[in-house]
Amino acid sequence: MQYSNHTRFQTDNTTMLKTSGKSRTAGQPPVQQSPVYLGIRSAILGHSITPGTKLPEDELGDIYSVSRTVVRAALQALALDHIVSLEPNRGAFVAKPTRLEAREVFEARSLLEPKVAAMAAEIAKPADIALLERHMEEEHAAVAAGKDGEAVHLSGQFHVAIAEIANHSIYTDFVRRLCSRSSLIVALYWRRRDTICEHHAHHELVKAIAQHKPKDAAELMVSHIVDLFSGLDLSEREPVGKKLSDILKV
Amino acid sequence: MQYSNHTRFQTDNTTMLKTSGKSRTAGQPPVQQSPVYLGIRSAILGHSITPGTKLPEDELGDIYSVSRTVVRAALQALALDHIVSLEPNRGAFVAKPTRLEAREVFEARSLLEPKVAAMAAEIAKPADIALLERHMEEEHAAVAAGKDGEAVHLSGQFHVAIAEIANHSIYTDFVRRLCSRSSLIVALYWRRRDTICEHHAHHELVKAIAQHKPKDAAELMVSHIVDLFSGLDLSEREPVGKKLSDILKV
DNA sequence: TAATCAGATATTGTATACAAAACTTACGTG
DNA sequence: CACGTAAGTTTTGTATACAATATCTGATTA
Repeated sequence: MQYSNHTRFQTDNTTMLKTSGKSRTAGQPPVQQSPVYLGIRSAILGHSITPGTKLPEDELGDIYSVSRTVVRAALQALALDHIVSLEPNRGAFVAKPTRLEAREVFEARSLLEPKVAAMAAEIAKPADIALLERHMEEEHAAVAAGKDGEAVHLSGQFHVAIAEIANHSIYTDFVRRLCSRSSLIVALYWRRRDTICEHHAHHELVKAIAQHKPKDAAELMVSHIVDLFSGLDLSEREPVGKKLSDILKV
Repeated sequence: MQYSNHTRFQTDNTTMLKTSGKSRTAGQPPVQQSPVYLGIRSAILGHSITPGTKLPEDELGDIYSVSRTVVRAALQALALDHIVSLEPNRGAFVAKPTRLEAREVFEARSLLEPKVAAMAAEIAKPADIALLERHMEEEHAAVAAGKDGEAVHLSGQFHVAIAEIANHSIYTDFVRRLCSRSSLIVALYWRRRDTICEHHAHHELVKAIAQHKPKDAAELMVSHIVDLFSGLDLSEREPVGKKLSDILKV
């Protein structure tokens, strides 16, 4: 919209800023580094946007001053992360994980993350421990400031940080995906308020990792995840009743 | 960048409520059903295109008679699957997994798939067993016809089918991703020719699943994956890619 | 000969245009 | 009133246009 008529001769610092600094390593597809992707993602995972909210392309394009082309790319990437849901001809919505998905996410986490924690405990260096402690402080600060959603997001990043220490790109990718979805799940189904217990669990975990006790780390991770899961309220039926037409159809 | 200034996202409860119950069951984003995505994907996984090959947007658009817009969407999705690699301002290339990635993929598989096989063994119905046997036949036929790459792809689908029987959408997604990458890894690093052994392993696996022996299924799966891994040559030289070939068909 | 560089060509990145589908609203009909 | 129904509006899906970047070609020079 406001991006009209770029002439060939005038120096276009906007474009320069966008394209400069891209790493050659290309660990991730470019779209995952775009401000649109990152902005929407962190707003969702930090609980600034409620699950189910529509994400209109025009509006997002205006906010980030880009065209729908790049917004669509970001939304597609977020959809493949299961953070947003793309419905054909209807648009993008913040994803609403079902209770079944919630169970699956935590089951997968309870398989993957103990393994990852054990791997991290085996090879963690002092700098890694310091990083984890910094993560915990951030999270603690968010809790203290009453920024509940932000704290959930940061808690996820703590788990991802452990995976990064384990130095296994695939596990890290999986854990990142699962933690993202966990943020949404917490937004929908959390019932307890005792984040203190979580902080304590993280602390114990870091201690086990720092002392190179893989077994302990794995066990602490399992119980931590089980504990998280038990803080969810997955009792009743699907989040909201389906329309009659959906039930009766075919 | 902050959403807090844009109240529409948070105040528009009407939209949220209306759209909240709208579960369209669409398990996958539309891109993953597009002929472009599927065509390129199966060409790569069936070893019709060599790792490293460039995938020009124009050319693909001509082949599938669509514009670059939809080609780009497909390529982006494939990049997030690690099947193609997107290099900024240079384009898309068939991914070339490194040896490290190969090790990581098979390590992840040896964690996930035994679990999945055990789950499948617990709940498999006769129809599921029949499906697995059909998969094996297809694979066997491909081997007999000398279609080696196709056989690798089908072998991956067999593993995905087990995950589908286990009825866990996240594990299925993970296994699908890992098997895709395994196809590429085999294309680059395979050294043995004894696919018979693989057929035998699959047969044993199906038997254990059919007889509802989770423990056996898990153990058979582990050794099968270890066996696959040992068929790779991950010793020294970097993988090589060939030049462009237009084996892609509509 | 090998290396370098300028211009020409080709390809990607992004914006915009337009068609198709969904949503809204207002209106009639039972 | 409830319920469909048909304009008009909005939003998405795809194609195309153009700018930015990369790649190729060929001439020039050490």
